[in-house]
Parts: sequence; structure tokens; C-alpha cells
Amino acid sequence: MTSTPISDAHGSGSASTPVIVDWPTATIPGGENAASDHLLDGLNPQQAEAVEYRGQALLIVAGAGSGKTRVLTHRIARLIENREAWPSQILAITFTNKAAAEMRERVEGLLGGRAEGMWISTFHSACVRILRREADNFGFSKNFTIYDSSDSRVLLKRIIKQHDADVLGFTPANASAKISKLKNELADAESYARNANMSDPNEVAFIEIFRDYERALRSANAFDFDDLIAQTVYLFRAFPQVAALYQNKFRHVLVDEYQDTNHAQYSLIRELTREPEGAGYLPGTNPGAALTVVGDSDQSIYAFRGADIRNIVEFERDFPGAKVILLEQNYRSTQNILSAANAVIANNFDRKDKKLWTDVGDGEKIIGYTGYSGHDEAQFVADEIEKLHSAGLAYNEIAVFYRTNAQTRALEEIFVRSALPYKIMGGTKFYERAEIKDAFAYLTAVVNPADELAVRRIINTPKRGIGPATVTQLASFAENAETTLRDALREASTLGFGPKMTRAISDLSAVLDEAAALAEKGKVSEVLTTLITKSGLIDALRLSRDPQDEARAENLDELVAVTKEYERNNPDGTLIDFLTEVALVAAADDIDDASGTVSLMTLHTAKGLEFNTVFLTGIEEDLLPHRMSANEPGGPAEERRLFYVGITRARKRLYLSLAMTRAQYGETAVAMPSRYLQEIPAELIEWKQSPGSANSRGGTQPRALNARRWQSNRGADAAALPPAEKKQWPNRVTGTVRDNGDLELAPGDRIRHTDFGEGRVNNVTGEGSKRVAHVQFETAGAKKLLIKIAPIEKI
DNA sequence: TAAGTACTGGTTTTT
DNA sequence: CCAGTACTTA
Repeated sequence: MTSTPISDAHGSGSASTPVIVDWPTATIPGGENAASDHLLDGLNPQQAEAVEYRGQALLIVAGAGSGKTRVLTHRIARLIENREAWPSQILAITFTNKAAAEMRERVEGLLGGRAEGMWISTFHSACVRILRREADNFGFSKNFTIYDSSDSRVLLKRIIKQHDADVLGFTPANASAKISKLKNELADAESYARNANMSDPNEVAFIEIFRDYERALRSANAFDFDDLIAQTVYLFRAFPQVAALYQNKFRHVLVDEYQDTNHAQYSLIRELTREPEGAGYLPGTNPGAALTVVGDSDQSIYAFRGADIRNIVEFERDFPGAKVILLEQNYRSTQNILSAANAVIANNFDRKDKKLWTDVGDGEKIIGYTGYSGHDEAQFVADEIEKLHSAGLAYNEIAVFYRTNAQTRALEEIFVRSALPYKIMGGTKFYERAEIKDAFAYLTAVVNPADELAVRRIINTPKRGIGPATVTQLASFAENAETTLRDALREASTLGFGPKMTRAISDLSAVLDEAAALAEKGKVSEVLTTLITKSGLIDALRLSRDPQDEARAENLDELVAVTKEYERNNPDGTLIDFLTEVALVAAADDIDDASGTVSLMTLHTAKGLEFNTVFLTGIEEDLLPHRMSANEPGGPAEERRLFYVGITRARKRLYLSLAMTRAQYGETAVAMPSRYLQEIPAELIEWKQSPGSANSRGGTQPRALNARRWQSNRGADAAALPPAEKKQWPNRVTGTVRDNGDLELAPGDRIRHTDFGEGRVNNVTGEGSKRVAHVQFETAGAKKLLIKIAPIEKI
């Protein structure tokens, strides 16, 4: 280590030059103290090396469950403990905010809390932090808005309409996807136009749309998700002295899930770890921050978002002299689960061979089940979970994964009926509800008056008689006067509107002004409460006769509660901070480990998590691989990796399930077993009901074409198959939901269930609408049913 | 301008 | 099956 002058322009309290103590030999693995070294105890040799290696570039190839988080946290702790770096000189990038929080906690645990000032966050959060600080340098102001994908689409919709580009086949969705792709490659409208074929009217129209979109974002003082990264790179490249601030601040940059970085993120990393240049820098004094990346190309599942697997595959070429360490020992799963995972992923041809292994033994067999329908499959999952739970397994140790969010419907329906506590991670989130977005648009309009999109959203919400015609007049006034739409509202009285209209506009403007004054002195919840009451938003919902509006008003109350909670956790948090946090929360971020619920999530959301027991559902063609990706180059391979990620989340027990028919858009279609299922050696799976032996209702469906592939399984199935009465499909479940009102049941009563037949009530638990009947059915076994909605009658 | 009705079409994964 | 949209009517 040289005594590099290290400036920490932004650091809090660590601006002085750190004391860099040469203190290495005592803690090197194999040294005298190794046996009692708390940062190396229990690590295998490769893990220990990954903690101790020092050099400019280190790639840790970490197979699933190989303890990479442990390695990363211990490495950071060691850097700080050794005084090789101050906490403020460390930048660690994770994939989700949840992973960031967990990493911070673990590092603090290892260091006894001396971790203040570390930057541990997602790419997006880190970039927002940089951009807010430096916004004044390049034409934005620090109160900028972050547009999520639906905001982008609303904006694009207007732009496409203005250009009459819808007739050319442009939709907000496809234009947004194309722009996003380009931004991830660091292209902008200008650079794209240079290489475009201008004789193609489609191309010309797209460039117009792209340009207008960029212009609109800039004038709204807003960034979309992709901008957060791309604009930070642009900032660093355009202003080397700004880049140098961060190049000098961070001495160690660590990136998790490196296989899922895209080109823009890669470029950002390159900029951050580069040797500074420009005035004031003494050449040769800072070789650039040391870079540590951790990843596994077998878990690359975000190509659709621009992730470029080459970033990790070509790491050694990118960073000459880079050290590579392989972690293959798995500490999570049983050998049966790993063997299945290894067998599946081995079918991806262009990969470096890598085999996970464990010394914990084979464990239980994987359990397979083929349902007659998605509902039947869901019923199986619910029944198994109930069995596991009564055998002592906590609900929060169990997870159910699926490929598409649409699959939650069947699962949810059955889970509600079976009174299973569950939580859907991601999916239609609270923050995506219209009334919540309305409230956020009010907050945004207060924080960032330049944001026209937000002002347009609230201008007639709730209804105050300001229609499209009036909005257009206001907007064109703003344009002519070279001011914002927000300021146009203030001038309403001079614009010649009728008295009613003028009044409505001025009242809104006054509410926004009042809230802005309030925002100066803090309290997010007070600003929000002022806005939603004085704008009439919440009263409009409360007084509405649409029964759903009552729930919407409650959601707004819930949002106020969220802001109060935020204030408790962040006493210094401003309104801007609150909006930023909400804009960047991911689906996986609100998993609550302590709660006693089963977790339901997509395979993508599952990445990085682990559970004792995992159910992988819908393992069918057209779902996994998904229809949309089956024909794309690289599609089936990426879908296989998704399957691999799902399998490797399980510690002890893995279930694979599928259905023979699946409902989509109200119609039911025949489903075929996924091609990936055959890639798992037959002896690893015990089929409760195999795809080969189960026939769809007629028995001679197109599935017969497929049957050959399953013949090898037949012998085993015959033995495992239950006797003949099972043919009556006692698990078949109808999709109708009913309401039994106040049906009274008591132990000893006999009931008839439309699917399960007759049974006897053993017990009734719970209160009111949550009363649950514990029933012993004659053919279908023991079930728990939510009395209010189960398709049952007393007999 | 707002509310109500009839109709279309789209369907993956997410920071 | 749903949400979003175009069209009608008061």
C-alpha cells in the first residue's frame, strides 16, 4: 500500500487522510492466528482466499448457495478491520435493496457497528445519490422526479399521439421497450439518428418520438429508470473533475450478481474504478479503485433487461491480471437437489462446466405432481403445505414459485379457501394502485413543479371540471410564456376562463402552494394529509357510491400510515428522500422473514433467496420456457437458467408440479410437460402423479404425442399410483367463488363439497368471516376450508 | 364535461 | 379474463 492521498469530498467526518497501517501478516490464512480469526473461521480455502486476496481485479465465480454473501461481507469487514480502507471508501452494489440492507447488517455485525459511511446499495440507488448531489452541474436540479415504467408509458402515449405514430404500429409499450434497450447500450436519440436509415419512415418516426421523449424528461426535470445509470455515466464522462471526486473517494468497489449487469452498468463500474484525470490530479498517485465482482453465469436471467452475460464471461480479458476464484461447494441444498440442478444446467452448451456439490447427503427425493388443471395443482400445493406445517415446518420456510404473475390467481384462490397464510411478493403492488399514484403525483407536483406529467395527472383528479380542452389551453399558454404548466395554473385568472373554471384552477394552485410551504419544514405525513384532504381527493372517494371507492380511501389512509412509519425510521428524511425510496423499492424488498406466511413469487423475484421447502409450479411448455421466449435466440437457454435458479433455492425439499390444462383468458388450453423436466434423472423424482400416467379427461388428448418421452417413468409410476378410485379426481376444484354468508357449522356436522364429496366436520376455528372448518372427507382426506367461500353445503 | 355502455385486443420476467 | 378505449347520452 502506498500512501495515496485520498480526498473524501463528500465523506461525513472522514475527510482526513486515513491511517493506513501495514498489518497484514498476522491475519493471512495459515498464519498463527488463523485458527482463531473470526473472519476466516468456518470458511473453506477458496472462500478464505476470496476474503484475503488483494489486487486490482477479482472475479469470484460463485455457484448457487456457495456462500458468496458470506465471502463478500467478510471481505468488506476485513478491509475495514485492517484499516486498508475507511467505511466511506467502500462501495458495494447489490441487486435489490433488501440484499443491500442484509449485507449492511451483516458487516455491522462482524465489525460491531463501525460501518458508518459505507455505500451499500443498488445501482439505481447509488446513481440517484450521485445525481442528486451533482444535478446542478448538468442542467437538472436535485429535486428531480424518477419515472417508473408506467410513467414512461403515459408520457410516450401522448408523444405517439402527437406524431400520429400509432398508425405506424407504435405503442407506448413497444416504444418504451426500444428506448430502454437503447439507453442500456448508452445510446441517445442523437447517436441513434446518426446510424439510422432515414429513408425508412418508421425509423424517422421513432427518432422523433425518442427525441421528444428525451426533451420531455429534461423539461420535466425527470429521469427514467434507465437514465439513472446512463446519465451518471454521461456525467462522469463529460465532467472528469466530477468523476474524480468519486474515483478518489472509493478505494474498493464490489459488485454482486455481476452476471446481470448491462452495458450501462458495466460502463459505470469502469468509470468508477478508472485512474482519475484532469486538473488537480497528480498522475500515478491513484491506480483506480480495486474491483471485486461476484457472479454466476448460470444464474443470468435478465437478458431481457439488457443484461450482458459477456460482462462476466470476458472479465479476465477486460481486466488483465484479474484473479479468478471458483466457489463450487454448496452449503444450502441436499445432493438430490443439486444433482437435479447440475443435470438441467448441463444442457446449456456454451458454458464452463461447473458442478455444485455438498457433503450433507442425498436428502429426500424431489416430489413431482401433475394436476388436471391449474386449480388441481394449486390444491395439491396447498395440501402439501398443510401437511408440512402440521409436521412442524413454519410457513415462512416455504415458498411457491411460478413463471408469470398471472399464475397467482389459481394459487391465491385455493390458498384463501384453505385458510393458508400467504404473501405475494411483487405482483400488483400497493404503489401501483391508481389512487396511490394520484397521491404521489400530488407530492411530486409539490417537490418538482416542473414535472408536467404529475401536474397533468392531478389537474382533474378528483373531478373538478377541468377537461382536456382546458388542459390544452393551459399547456399552450405555458409553452408560449416559456413557463411550466404548474405556473400556468397560478395565472388562471388572467387567461379568460369562466368564473367556475378559474376558481377550480386557482383552488388547486393554492393547495399546492400551501403544501409546498409545509414541505419546507419537513413532515412528509403532514404534507400528504394536507394534499389529499384539501384537494378533495379523499372526500371524493369517501362520498362516492362506487363500493370500491371505500377501499381506495382506506388505501390513502394506509399511505398516510406509511409516511408516518417512514418518519419514525428516518427522522431526517425529506419528502424527496421518501419519494426516492418508494420509486426504487423492488418486489423482493418487502419480504418479512419474521411473519408466519408462505411466500409466493415469480422465479425472477426468487433469485438470491433460499427456503427450506420450495414448490416450483407450472413446469409446462409455453410457461417454462415461456411462449414468448421459446423462439428467441438464447431464449430457451435463459429459461433453463431460470429453472436452475428455482431448483437451487431449496434447502431440504423440492416439489415440481404442472397441470394438464391451464386456463388463460377464460379459455382452458391443453398444457404439455416442460422439456426441462426430462433433463432431470428419473431416479431423483418421485411422482405422486406423473405426466405420463395421468391423462386429461378424455384420455386421448394430444398429450399422447408426448407420451413416449415418459415411458421410462411408467414402471415406477404404476407402483406409486394410488388405487382406482383416484380416477375420480377427488382433488379437482371448480373455479367459482361463492359466499355462504353466515353458514353455521359445528363439530360432528356432515357437509358436501362440490369437489371433495362428503365429509365430517371435526372442528371449527377462527372468527367471523375467517372461520375455518377442519373436515375429514371420505375420499379426499383431511382439509381445512374457509367456511365463508368454500363450495359446501350442510347435509 | 361526465358517466355509462359496448367493444377491442393482448398475454413474461423488473430496477 | 381483464383493462383500456371509443362511442353514446344527459
